[in-house]
Formats: sequence, structure tokens, C-alpha cells
Amino acid sequence: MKEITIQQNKVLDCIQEYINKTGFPPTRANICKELGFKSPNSAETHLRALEKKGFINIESGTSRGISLVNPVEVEEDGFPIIGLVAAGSPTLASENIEKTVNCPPTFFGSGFDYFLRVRGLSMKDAGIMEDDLIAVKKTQDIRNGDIVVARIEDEVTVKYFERKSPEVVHLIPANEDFKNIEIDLRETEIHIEGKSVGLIREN
Amino acid sequence: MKEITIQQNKVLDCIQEYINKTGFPPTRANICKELGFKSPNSAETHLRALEKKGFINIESGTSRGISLVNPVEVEEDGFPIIGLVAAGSPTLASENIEKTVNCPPTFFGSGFDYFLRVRGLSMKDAGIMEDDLIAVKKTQDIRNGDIVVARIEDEVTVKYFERKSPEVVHLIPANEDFKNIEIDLRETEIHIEGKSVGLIREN
DNA sequence: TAATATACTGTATATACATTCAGTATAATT
DNA sequence: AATTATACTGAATGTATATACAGTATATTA
Repeated sequence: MKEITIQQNKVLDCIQEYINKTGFPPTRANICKELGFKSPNSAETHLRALEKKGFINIESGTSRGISLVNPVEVEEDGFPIIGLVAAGSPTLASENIEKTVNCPPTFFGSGFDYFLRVRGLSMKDAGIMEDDLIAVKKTQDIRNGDIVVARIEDEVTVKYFERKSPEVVHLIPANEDFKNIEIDLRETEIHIEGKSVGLIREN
Repeated sequence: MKEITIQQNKVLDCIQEYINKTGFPPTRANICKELGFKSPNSAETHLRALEKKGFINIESGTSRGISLVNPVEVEEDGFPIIGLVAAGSPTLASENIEKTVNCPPTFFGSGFDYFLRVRGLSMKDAGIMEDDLIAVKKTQDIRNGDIVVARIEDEVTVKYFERKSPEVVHLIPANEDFKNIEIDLRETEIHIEGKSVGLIREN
């Protein structure tokens, strides 16, 4: 693929956007309107350049006969990967987002909201290793035995959830080297960010 | 969504195919040619019916101004999930394919060929649990410590790979309840199906 | 029994569109 | 110094296209 100029790139983006918005490619006049050109020939020459460079195909004599050679896959905007910030909740604020992953929303059955990058080996006997990505579903519908993403004050952790009584919750690691976290809700505040509904390991 | 007649469905399919093939919607004349109609009004009336029933939108006064309300997503054929057949190699033969999963080919970095459904807990300390899906890359480029999918005669297994000498290979489980498999290549044939490059856990 | 929807052919026409030609101007190559 | 590519305006034109109108015919609904 050859080089592309700034203006040609604008035209290419314009075509992509137009198709995404309407379902069919733009006319020369449409492009002019979008980009502020005053002559259809402005669009025409850019289109010819883009065709010559292999970015689009033009069906001669055909209205809206523009097709993209590398159409941008319809943006399934992707799911964010959030790093386990040592202090602070795993919010979806952009500064916490490592990158995003494209995958079908139904990948893990019931749907999920984001990926959480796991730190430490406290859940290793549950098959959750360092650097794994947990698919987290934001929900308060937690049952005993669920693997939850919990925040205690400013500490975020991934553990098994066990409600021992209305006032006492245990967060249980899956690793004998770690100790249970016993929480008395009258003394300590706990916030459940969500629960794990799946896992991805890269490499 | 209302009922649709056979002819209207043909027209709808025709539009979908035309868009998939060319990248832009057909004209009335295009539809006539595809379906053998002799008057553009044949297409026109069908289009109006389809619009009225909510299957398409028509931009008035606009050439090729047809857009599909429920466009068929372009098939990213997806990656097959293969069950660990007790006896026999995990071939891509259709009878072994549980289902297919849509995910980007670069999901695990370098690319992979299929998913293998894990049976047993022999790799649990490596975080590979029962029913996990291993992303397998078909390759013979295996290094010590890689997690491989190996076939010994008719038995398929997932283990760590360790070449002890040119003639001796160890297949090492990640679970103290299982024993190492020691293979003398002069006595026993072993076939490496590929190696694990990633993992997915559903639920 | 009169509408209404389906399923077409055939003709006609205003306009939506692609496309060429004629210019102007700047920057990058050769 | 002469091309060539880029980046436009502006006008002109043939045709590609949407779309209305006039028919014919069958099946379904009210």
C-alpha cells in the first residue's frame, strides 16, 4: 500500500463514515458537502488518487460505485482492559485502560463489561494466574462461591466470595500461601465491583 | 417484524448479496437483472413493500439509497473448538468440532489454528482447568517448557515439553498427582500437534 | 362485492451522478 | 527549468437512476 496524503486520508475516512452511517457509499457531491469542497471535481480527483494507490475501487459509470479495499470492520468498539491499580477502584476512566480487545459481547455467555488484568497468584488454584485477563461483569448479584472483584477501601482484589452471616463476609483466596480476608461490614466498608464470568490468557 | 412473501425475500436476499459482492446497494435495474424482471417497477414495488414491512430503508431521491435494517454480519468464519477425543488425534474433521468461536485471529498475538477443550486436571498448576479452551497453534517449533498438544499413538494429551536428549522426551504435568511421561523415541512414536499460545475460560 | 395486497410489463421523465474540460496555485521531483 | 503530483473552483454534459403513471392478472381480506 502506497503513501497517502492528509487530504486523501480525509476523503477515505469520509467514505468510510458515510457508509457506516447510511449503508451506501457517497457521491462526489456528498463528499464535497462533508469536506467543504465547492466543486465535485475536487472529490473526483481525490477518488482517482485513492484508486490509483489501491485504497478504493471505482466502478466506472456507476452511481456511488465506490468500494473500500480494506473496509474497517464495523466497530464492535471492543472491551477495555483495566490494570489492577494498587490503590483505587478499577474504573473505566481512560487513564486505567491498557488497551481494548475486540471480541463478541456474548463470548462468555451472559455478557460482561470489561477485562481486569490480574496481579499476583492469590487465585492460582482456581486457575487464575498472574497477567490473566478476567472478564468482569458489573453486577451485585453475587452468590457464595462466585469469584468477585472486591474493593476494600482503596485496595482492589479478586477472591472467592462467601457470606458467613448478614454482617460477615469472607474473601477467600485459592492459594494456601494466602490468608482469608474476614470482613465485618459494621466496621469495614466493602464494595463489589462485579464478578468474574470468564478468563483469557494471552501466551 | 411482519411477514414476508417468497418474492420479497428473494429481493431482500438479492440486495444483501449485491452489497456483499460490490460494496454498494443495487439499483432497481440491477435487481431486475438479477431476478429476471423486465420492468424496473417490479423491483420498485417490492422495495416499497419491504420498506413498509421494516426490512429496509429507502432514501428518497437517492441513487442506490437502500439500506438493510438487519444486515447479515460478514462471516468471520470463526475458529473451531475441538473436543479431546479419547482415542485419536484432534483433527479438524467436522465430527470433532463442537462449535466455532468468532474471535480476531490475532487475539493471542502470533495467531493460532483452533481451540482444544481440555479434559482432566493434569495441568492445573499451570492454570489450565477442566473445560478450558486452549488456543492451539499448529507448529513443530517447540522449545523446552512449552505447553504442547502431543499424541502418543492414539492418546492425545496436553503437557509441558522437555527434551532430555535427542532420543528422550519428557511430557510433564503441572499437577503433583500425575506422573511424568518419559518417551524413548526409539521405542515409542510421538506426534506434536501444536502448542498452546493462549487460553479461554467460559464462566 | 368491493377493496387491498401481491406480482408483474411497459413507457416516460425529471434529476441525481459520474465524468470531462478549462483554469489557478503550490510543493516536490527530475 | 520542466515535469509531475497535489489541491482546489467552475461549468457543462450524457447517462444512470428513481419514480410516477397506465395496464393486466391473481389471491386475500372485509
